[in-house]
Amino acid sequence: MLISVKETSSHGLDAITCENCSLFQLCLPMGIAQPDLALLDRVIKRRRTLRRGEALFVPEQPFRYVYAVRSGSIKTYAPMHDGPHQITGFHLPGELLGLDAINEGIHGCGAVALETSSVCELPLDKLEELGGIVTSMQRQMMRIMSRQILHDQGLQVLLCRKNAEQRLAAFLANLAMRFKQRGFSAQEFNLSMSRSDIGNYLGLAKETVSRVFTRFHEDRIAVITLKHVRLSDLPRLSVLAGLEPLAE
Amino acid sequence: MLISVKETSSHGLDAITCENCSLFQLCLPMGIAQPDLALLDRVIKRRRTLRRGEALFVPEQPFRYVYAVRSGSIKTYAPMHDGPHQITGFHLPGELLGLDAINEGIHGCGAVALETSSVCELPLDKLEELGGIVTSMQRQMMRIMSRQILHDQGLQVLLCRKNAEQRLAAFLANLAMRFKQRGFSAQEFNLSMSRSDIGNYLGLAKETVSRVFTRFHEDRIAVITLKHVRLSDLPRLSVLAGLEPLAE
DNA sequence: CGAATCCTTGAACACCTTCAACAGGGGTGG
DNA sequence: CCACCCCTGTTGAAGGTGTTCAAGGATTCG
Repeated sequence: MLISVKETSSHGLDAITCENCSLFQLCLPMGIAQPDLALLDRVIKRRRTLRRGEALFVPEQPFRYVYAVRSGSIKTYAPMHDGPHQITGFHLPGELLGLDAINEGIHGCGAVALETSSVCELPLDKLEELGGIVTSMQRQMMRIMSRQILHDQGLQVLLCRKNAEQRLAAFLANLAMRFKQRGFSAQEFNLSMSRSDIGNYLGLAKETVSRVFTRFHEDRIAVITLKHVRLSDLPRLSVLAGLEPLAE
Repeated sequence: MLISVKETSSHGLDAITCENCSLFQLCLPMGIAQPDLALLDRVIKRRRTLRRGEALFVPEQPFRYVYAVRSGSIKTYAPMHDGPHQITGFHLPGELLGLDAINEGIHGCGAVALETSSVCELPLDKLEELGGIVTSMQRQMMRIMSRQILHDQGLQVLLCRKNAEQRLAAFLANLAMRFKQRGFSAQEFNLSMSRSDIGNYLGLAKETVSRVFTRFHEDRIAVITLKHVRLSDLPRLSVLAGLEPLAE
């Protein structure tokens, strides 16, 4: 399993609240204080679990919830009327899914679990009913959406300007950073997605992904054997990715 | 000039409100009714004008306003520590700029006018002070951000899956649609950006843009002479762009 | 009118894709 | 437990699409 979240009371009566969730610092409730947090807690449905390959939602499906990943990892994809899907993102615990559906009330993309995963369901409309979205909540929500927009711009730069090597370096460096934020090793982790998924996401053929990974190995930058990743030279990887080696 | 907005009272005492602005149906206040609209009107600063090449904001600049384009057109770009900027978008009247800055309170990208343009300045924090952002307002704001996220996903598909011809077809078809929404001709319009800008935005060399435009001309799909665009065969252009020919 | 910029067109080259064949793992069922 | 199969991943060779470099022509603006 890619990530196993240490839930404060995983053997309790599902008594987990946002307040005592290990993802508190990363997730939606970050920076939200009582009593707004209690309000949030009241409407969140916890722990819908998915098995590998199971769909959380499909394209065109009416929008009911924004989802927060709780454990595992989930990929989102945009359907293409011709040919295969375009993978639009890989989501780790504490990250939100379904933000693109708010506008039209319909999911533009689909979401599938890459491994056994669990999510929280946030009914946005319920929150509004409970006296309008609380100011702190809505501000946080806007911040998260703003961050997503910024992230998408970074992806645009990646796809417009970088070659295969730089894209994959950036991809690995980004994963490393996110694992670190979640209390895991940045140097060593497991990939829950296939080479094919990675290539699809980055606009590369799966063969190219394979070849570049081999080259990383030869150059002693990273050792990637099947699902397992070991980043031997994170500074050089960051330089390749087009980041300052010191940054983050 | 790319667009000249017919302001209801352009020779009046700057008495334009959101309610009587010709962009009402496209801009932030869409769907917002009195008295919330009056509240919005009270804090919006109108009509900051920019000349061609003038900066609206620069990267790293503290975030003060979200901007709504009122007339003209504005490009946004992400700085790259090595080499030239990456253009992240071209914005027409009624569209919002600066949404990516909400999260960190600093503009991640810069914005420059492509021609003589004017904008409205929306102080987000002021809105909150006036009794929290009104529910209808914040809902609308989230919708707009959601739409932006959806748009960015479309761009990701474009950059990952489409070749030069398809990218430029999609670019032209998208412009045509947006002009039509604004009451202008979808078949005939002017480009305010250079071939170089277009190529930068779409991840292509400017030479490629030029060559594909020539090919469009030969194939009787579009005639693009310098800044002027005439789309002779919008259905075929839409097919090339990977859209259903009927859709929008 | 001149200079700078933008646009166009050509030729060589680079990078990545495609096609193909093969190796390795994991799961299933005998 | 082994055999088998399917799926994923790896590696090689050929080919295509777009880039880069270069030069010439058009346009705009001071």
